[in-house]
Formats: sequence, structure tokens, C-alpha cells
Amino acid sequence: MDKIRVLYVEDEPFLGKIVKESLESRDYEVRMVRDGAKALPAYKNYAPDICVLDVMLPNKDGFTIGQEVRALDPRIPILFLTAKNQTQDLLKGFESGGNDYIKKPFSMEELIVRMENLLKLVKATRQRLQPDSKISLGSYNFLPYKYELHHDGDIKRLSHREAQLLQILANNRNYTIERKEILNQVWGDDSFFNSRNLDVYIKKLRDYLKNDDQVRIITLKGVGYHFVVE
Amino acid sequence: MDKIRVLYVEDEPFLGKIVKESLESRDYEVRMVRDGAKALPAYKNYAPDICVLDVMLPNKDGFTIGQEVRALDPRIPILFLTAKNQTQDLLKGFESGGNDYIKKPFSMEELIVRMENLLKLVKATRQRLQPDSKISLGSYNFLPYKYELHHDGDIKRLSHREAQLLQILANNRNYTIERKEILNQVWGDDSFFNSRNLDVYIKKLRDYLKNDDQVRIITLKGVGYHFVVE
DNA sequence: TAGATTTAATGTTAATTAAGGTTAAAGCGC
DNA sequence: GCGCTTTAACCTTAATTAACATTAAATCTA
Repeated sequence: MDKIRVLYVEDEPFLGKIVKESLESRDYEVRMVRDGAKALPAYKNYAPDICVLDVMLPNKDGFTIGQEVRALDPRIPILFLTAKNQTQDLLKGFESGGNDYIKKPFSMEELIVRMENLLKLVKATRQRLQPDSKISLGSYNFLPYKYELHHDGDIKRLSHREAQLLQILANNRNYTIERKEILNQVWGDDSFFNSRNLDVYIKKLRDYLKNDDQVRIITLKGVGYHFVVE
Repeated sequence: MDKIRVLYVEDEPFLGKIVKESLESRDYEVRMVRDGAKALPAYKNYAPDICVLDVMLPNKDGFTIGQEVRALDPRIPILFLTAKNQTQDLLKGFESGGNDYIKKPFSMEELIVRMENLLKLVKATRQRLQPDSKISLGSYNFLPYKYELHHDGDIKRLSHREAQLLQILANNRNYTIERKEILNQVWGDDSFFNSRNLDVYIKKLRDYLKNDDQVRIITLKGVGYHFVVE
């Protein structure tokens, strides 16, 4: 079985590092995000099994993130990390339906117990991307879970970023995708540097996909891309 | 705004008639198909905004149709109508990514709510270019989804703006199109600068189209253009 | 009212700016 | 050190802006 994927949103670097490493040492896979505004893109992109959200965050608080995530997925477990002085009332509202909270400071043991409790509830029914899912792109086949691009007996192993980007393009094939949208999903924001980064990865994918001209990434200058698959 | 187009696949004539008429009375446009085997051709031909698929169907079941449709279009909302005794497990797999299901019997209100929920997810970006659509302009062929203009074996790749403009002209061929109308559609407003911009792009299109004088962009000074295709 | 003249609208071409493409080198994390 | 990602520098192309030319409708004038 694959590792459990944890999306961990935490702005305190020191605490964050400790928790992340502790979880990883217990065989969780952890994606940590520091900025509230980057949580949702990271969620969409990372498709975690559980979210662990600090409540006090820059730009967007944990509860808001929790609501947004819940709107996207009615079942995913969400664990809030709250400061001691948080009012009970507020917390109550978040204590059910796949949510839980835990007060800071907490021990790693507490955290693990709560997480496992929440995960138990959904473990039976939850399923991630079908481990045999396959996206057909013209004469190419993309296996997102394996990060592989197959063509004519040939297997190209994609890096994480490459696979992420291709997944987004594939999910939106034959639709217009805004540049901003991609940048937010893959890099968490649409700053200038990330923007150049996207160019680099588009170029790589175009190279990988160049053997079938039924499959093309068309640039809509000033707008985004159009991944045409006939 | 145009009506929402619903592809409705249902083999029970009585239920089908009621649902179709109810939807139509609520201002949806409905194409109903009775045979599972005819669903996919109808999909391709009708280009609906949403699919409502009964699961139990002659010749091809709704889930299979759903998968085939999903393979063609990663975003279109699909709503399955399932019998009461359908197993939960099976349904779960279809509960995400633009899909939903609803158990029979259902009320029209339920149906509408579910449909609107699904549609909300994609509404912002609803326009999809139909792959394989082709507009014949005299001896030219315009393939909007590929941004290509074909003539006599020759392929001219159009930029986004060029394609946008040509699409508008083509959609209104042999009718008068107001300048203001074009400016608003392509540039979002009809300021002076954009106006000169339009001139530039008209000139480009005229150049591209100059090999067939059955195809002409005629200026109606002070009004707009007339795209004549004989 | 024909013909000249003005004027506003559009055409044409070129220059400028901005977006994105390409390539290579520098960081970074196992 | 290796593979991936990011940063950087430079190149190409598309979109916009600008300058000037042309055209046709509107107005003027004899």
C-alpha cells in the first residue's frame, strides 16, 4: 500500500520542520505549505489523504481552508491545530464530519493518534486515483500514478513537476487553461519566476510529445494554453 | 445566454417523457436517447453541457457510456440515475471529478439541484472547442480547435487573436457584424486603440484569405464588416 | 446638382513592447 | 555525484501602438 499523504499547512518554520520530519520518520508522506493562500492549490495538486491545518496562518486562516477543502471533498479528514486561547464554541463547529482539532502545544503521539482515528473512518471507502488509471493522449499513454509516458513501446519516466503539469493539461485537454491557473496549482503562486519556470516545463513536455502531431500544446499568448488531443 | 444542453439517456419511455418535459419547462434544452449504443454518437453530435445517464440501458450501460464520454471530455458533468439496489461500492467510484449519481426514484427538484451543482463546477470555463469541428470558407477550411486555416494542402497556424477574429467573422458569415460587437468580444471594449488593433487584424486575415475571391471581408464604413462566403 | 473639398473611418506598414520559448548554468536534496 | 528544479540570459514571436496613407461619405460651392 502507498504511503499516507499528509497536507500540512503550518507557518512556524521550526515547529513545521519537526512535525514534518517526525511524520516522515513514521512513514507518512508529507507536503508542507507555509502560506494559507497556497494551501488550496497544494491540496488540489497533491491530493492528500488527510489535511493537517494550523489555524493561525498568513493570508488565509485554517478554518477557511478547511471549509474550502471540505467543499471539494466531503470525506477527507481534516485536523486543525489551534492555539490554546481559541474559543470552545468556534471549535465545536469543526468537531464532526471528518474533522477534529488538537490544541497546541501537542505531542507527536497525540497528533498521530488523532490522525489515525480520522483516517480509520474513511480508510475503508476511500480510494485515490485508480492505480491503473491511464490517460490516452493520441498515440501516447500517460500513467499518472507511475509518472510514465508511454509511446510506441517506449517508456519515458517523468519527473514530479513534469507529471504534475501533464496531469493538469490532460485533465483540461481541449479546454482553455489559464496560465495563472497552472502556476497556482503547480507552484502555488503566479510570480514572475515561476512563470518562466512554466515555460521551461512546457518546452519539455512538447519535446516528449513531439512524435504525434495529433497532440499539441498551443499557446494562447496572454491567456494560457490549449492542450489539443484529437 | 444560451440554454444549457442536456443529453439524457433513458430507456423508460414514460419516465423519460416526464423528465424531458420538466427540464424543458425549466429552460433546459434536452436531447433524449433511448438506446445505450446511440448515446455516444448523440454526445458527439449534440455537444451537450451535461449528461444525464440512466444506468440500466439496453445494449450499453450508463457507466460504460460515462467512461467513454469522460475519455473524450475531461470536464463535462455526468449524472447517473441508478436503481435502488445498486451497490454502494460501485457508485463510489463514480462520485467525483464532475460526476454524481442520484437514486431512482427521484424528484425533479433533486435532479435539478444535482445538475446545477455539477454545472457550477465547470460553468466559469464552459466553452470547449469541439475537436473535429471544421468551418468551410470557400476553398479554405478553418479548424478552430487547432487554430489552423487550411488551403490547398497548405496549413497556416493562426495566433489566438487571429483565430478569435476569424471565428467571429465565420460565425456571422454573410451577415453584417458591427465593429463594436467584434471589439467587445475580442478586446473586451471598444476604445480607440483597440479599434486600430482590429484594423490590423482584419488586414492580416485578408492577407491569409486572398487566394480565394469567393471569400471576402467587406468593410461597411461606420458600421462594421460583412464576411462574404459564396 | 456636379464637382471640389473636408472629414472621419479604415487600411497599411513599421516600430515598440510584452509574452513566451530556448538553452545553459546554478542550486538543491537525496 | 546525480537527477531534478530553479534561475538566468538571451532569442523569437505575437500583440499593441504609432505614423502615415487611402477611401468614402458628408459637406460645401459655383
